[in-house]
Amino acid sequence: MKELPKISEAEWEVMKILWTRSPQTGNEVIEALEGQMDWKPKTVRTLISRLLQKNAIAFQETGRTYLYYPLVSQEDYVQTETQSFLKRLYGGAVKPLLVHFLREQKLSSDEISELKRILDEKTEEGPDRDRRKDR
Amino acid sequence: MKELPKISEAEWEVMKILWTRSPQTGNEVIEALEGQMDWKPKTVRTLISRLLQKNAIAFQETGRTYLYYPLVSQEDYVQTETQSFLKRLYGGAVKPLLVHFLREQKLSSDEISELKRILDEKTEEGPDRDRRKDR
DNA sequence: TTTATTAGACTACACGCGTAATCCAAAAAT
DNA sequence: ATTTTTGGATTACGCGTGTAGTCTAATAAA
Repeated sequence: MKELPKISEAEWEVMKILWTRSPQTGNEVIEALEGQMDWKPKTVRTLISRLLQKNAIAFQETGRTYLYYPLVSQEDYVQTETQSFLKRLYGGAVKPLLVHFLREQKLSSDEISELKRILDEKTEEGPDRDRRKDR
Repeated sequence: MKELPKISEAEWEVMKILWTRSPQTGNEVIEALEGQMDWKPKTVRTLISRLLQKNAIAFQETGRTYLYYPLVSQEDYVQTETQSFLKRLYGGAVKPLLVHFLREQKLSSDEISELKRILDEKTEEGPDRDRRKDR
């Protein structure tokens, strides 16, 4: 495993900007966050610096300014965070969470159909068909 | 809404102890965490104090010692935390998370059946099931 | 009764985070 | 050439957290 750096909540906002488009200059990032986060430009630059330190992003130097880009993928991140979240709140058991959400959330019937389709796929060739292993 | 206090990761461990049984004395909590968390007794007491401060727990005085008990339910907590987690990582959209988990996680076929049953329930009397195009 | 123990209160301290301001060298403007 | 601006580096500072240690009053032990 690559040991993903821990990204704080505020830093996450910066990452989202860079995940949607990159590379970008500091000013572009600052602009992109304007009106959305109410942060002073210096604040955003601090966050960028910290992301650099923890190797979550990097830059290419172009003259006087830098072009920043992410070093970790959003997918990897979401995956890791979700795991630790699950572990913390649901003791690592996925099913309780799924049950919770399937119950509580409003889902459109299209969504429900899609979810059912996914479950069907898993029923065939799912796990737990280990007897007569590797036949 | 009741404004749930923020509970840190370490504090959460203490809460779990009190959620499984309460009220308990400080020493009982300390013992319950022993071998599991490798914390000095004083550390646990600090966590207890902080939980008191933030009104996550309370106590009844019995002679020289206190009997602690939770003021917030685990359900409320899990619910709230899950919401904010979802919002942060999945932009509040539940479906991507569900898809992610249904896909990635290994579920037993029993679990899969249960999940399908839940989805079936939602299909009847669910929202937005107006055009029955998929009859 | 004097002493030892102990529960809880208070204190400690470094690190991460939110939220910037200041400093500095280089580029842009005059 | 001198002055102004500006991107990036460094510094700041209070709060929460992890991880305890010290202090104190009361209880238990001797």
